[in-house]
Amino acid sequence: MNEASEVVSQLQQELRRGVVVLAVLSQMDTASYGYSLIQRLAERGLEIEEGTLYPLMRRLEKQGLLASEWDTTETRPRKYYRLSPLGREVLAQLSAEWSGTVAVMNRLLGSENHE
Amino acid sequence: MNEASEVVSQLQQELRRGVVVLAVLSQMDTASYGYSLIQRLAERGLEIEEGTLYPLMRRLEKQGLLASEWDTTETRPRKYYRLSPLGREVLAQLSAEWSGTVAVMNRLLGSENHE
DNA sequence: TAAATATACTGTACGACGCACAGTATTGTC
DNA sequence: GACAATACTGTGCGTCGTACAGTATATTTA
Repeated sequence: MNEASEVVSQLQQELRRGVVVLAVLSQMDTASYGYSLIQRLAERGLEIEEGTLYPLMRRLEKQGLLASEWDTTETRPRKYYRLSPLGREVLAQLSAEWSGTVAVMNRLLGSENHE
Repeated sequence: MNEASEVVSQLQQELRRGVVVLAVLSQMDTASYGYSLIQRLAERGLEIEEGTLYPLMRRLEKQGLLASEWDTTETRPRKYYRLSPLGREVLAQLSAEWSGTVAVMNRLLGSENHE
């Protein structure tokens, strides 16, 4: 196996930490259930496994950023999540943080390319 | 303490995982020693503690991405690091990965703002 | 009509890394 | 001489995405 690929994929995983949370929160302005969120994120370029998303949603709810309720009127019961007021606030701050991080990285990576 | 701030600072830390590695690698085209690298990164907007950077440099060397040599000709001995060929390759791939991640997040966050 | 696939979710252990310290040593400044 | 700056080593911890294992049932396919 290509040595660089191994290290890169490991670091890719580290890059996703935090990013996945931000991505999920950013889609919760409208209520969503897990399975459809996975599909919507995939459409927009972010692949995430069920085994990753469901625990994450539960954790975010536990942290007070999301609120959930069951919809059992359909043939299949679905757990809908939406942003809580705290979640909305955290999302705003994280988005700003993300923008700042991107700006810094552009500066660092840009200087690397120009040197 | 502001509840949102707590969660945000925790997630900020998660965002830094991977990012710090990329930032450091991006500055190693020219040989650097730890203390000066901390200062250069700070000038460019990335704050990093010595207790974070020195173990990181050692880990990156262990992973074969950096190579080091001591300069003991000055009054103070300094450990200079530079990118290895593998490190150069990993940096290129991680940079591409980062660009892709930023593009995806722009799409996700942009759609959130427009909705 | 039975098998396969899709839909929808719960549960849990693990590995990796930034952090937060503690610590050492010496040079340079006041 | 005291303090700050410079320059580094060492180590344990908390967090989260991942990688599974698992359950259940509706829908589609052969």
